[in-house]
Amino acid sequence: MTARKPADAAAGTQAGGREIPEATVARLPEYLRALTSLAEQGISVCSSEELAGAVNVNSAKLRKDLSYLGSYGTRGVGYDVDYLRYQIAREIGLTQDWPVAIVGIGNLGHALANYSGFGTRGFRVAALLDAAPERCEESVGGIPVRSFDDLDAVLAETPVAIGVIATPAGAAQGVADRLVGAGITSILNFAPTNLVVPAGVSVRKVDLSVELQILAYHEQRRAGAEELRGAAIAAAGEEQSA
Amino acid sequence: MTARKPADAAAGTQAGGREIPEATVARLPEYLRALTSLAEQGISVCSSEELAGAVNVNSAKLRKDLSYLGSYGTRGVGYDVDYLRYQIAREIGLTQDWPVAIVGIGNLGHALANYSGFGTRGFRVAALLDAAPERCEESVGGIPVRSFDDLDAVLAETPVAIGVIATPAGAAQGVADRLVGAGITSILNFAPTNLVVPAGVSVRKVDLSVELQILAYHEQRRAGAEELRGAAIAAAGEEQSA
DNA sequence: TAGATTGTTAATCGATTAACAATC
DNA sequence: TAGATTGTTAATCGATTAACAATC
Repeated sequence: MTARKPADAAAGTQAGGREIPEATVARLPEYLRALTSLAEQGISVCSSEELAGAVNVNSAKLRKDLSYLGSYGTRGVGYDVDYLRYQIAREIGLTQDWPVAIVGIGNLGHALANYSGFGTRGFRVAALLDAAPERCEESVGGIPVRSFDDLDAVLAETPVAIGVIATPAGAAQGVADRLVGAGITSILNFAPTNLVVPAGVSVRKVDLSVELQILAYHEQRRAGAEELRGAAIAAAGEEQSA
Repeated sequence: MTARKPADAAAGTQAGGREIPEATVARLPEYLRALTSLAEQGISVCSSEELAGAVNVNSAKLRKDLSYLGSYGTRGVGYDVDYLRYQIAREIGLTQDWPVAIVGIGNLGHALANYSGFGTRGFRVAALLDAAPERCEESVGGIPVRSFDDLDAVLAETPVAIGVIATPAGAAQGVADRLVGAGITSILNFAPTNLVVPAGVSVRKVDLSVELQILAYHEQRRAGAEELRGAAIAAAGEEQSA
């Protein structure tokens, strides 16, 4: 499908294809979701304006983002929903299978293992690991919980592409070290610690407490602004009466 | 403590204090965590270099970030850990109480309700809501699960500053509308939907599937690069033999 | 051909970082 | 005073966006 253009091969980009900016990469999954939703509604063609509206971004930004992947629209017409969807999925790598291992089967790990969104797109829970599997239920969603000590044995049986860390903060770095040691190069970290990993390993962090703090900052700011407006009105009143 | 300097009051910033860039706001919680960790280790003074190292950022960036808050370091010496910690906490708004309501007490909502990181810092689970509370356990961590239909009654009893949406995607927008209608202006959304909210309402989104897709992209890219390197070596070999 | 919409250019904006004067 | 380190400046980099030529 869609043979790589000679121009791309000749371009002075790094090995592996065109450079896609990080900000764009982070938006591709959003576009994909919106396209899937459009397809479900039976819509087969959409303009950049429509798709951008669904994702809440500027249409120029959307077009620029898509231009990094190639030229998959038709001027004067728009984008074929299914075709664009396939191209984005291919670019992200969702046309292949991504087995995931979850480490730490506490409340969160349990929730993640049951998360239905996991199943969609190439992602698949392939292994569940815990330091003390005897404390967990024996299996979650049909996947047995194995001891983290048996990591190498488990990975020998079941290849894993992405490790998800759902342990307490104190255990996270040790788990990351062992995952990296076992050859895993993509980690999603739910523990509130900054993992240190060698170059060539990707880590993404999801941190509830950071998100709440960012919300708190803005909330406080709004409250403060109200107070100040009140104070300004009061001060204006004082000036009047002075 | 630390009276607002006249210069600040006179500065042409918007109501509510100095403008802090979004990128900086997102890092303040990280600095706070690192400072707490230093304090626990009994360290009372640190340089920007040391603190930056702990958070894995450039020390110039750290100093610039802190400069938005004020001038809390000592040239030639560094930062007083406790003092800086207090100043950042105050700036974020963590010196006050932030009651949180969690909506959707499924696997994820359950995990969030039990999340210990919640308790630390002013955050506190104040209410748990579910469309069908009879399907949930009666209470989680001592907080009863109430019907989302009773939202207004619950909020009348217990003030809530931040709403956390942990419902399925399909229900999220409706829940957001009702939260906003009830006067909540900060929402943390775990459902994979882009919420539409009026101006003046903050929404942060946590999306497992997006994070996994970003990891997949980079993982695929690394694999592709390896292949290309292999191909290049093979091609070079062919040229040799040709 | 006329209308619509992409893909791209160039201007703008915001974030990062090196360098250093200020100052403890 | 000499050494250390902050706070700030200015250069650089990357991301956003308006505008429009290309083209269906």
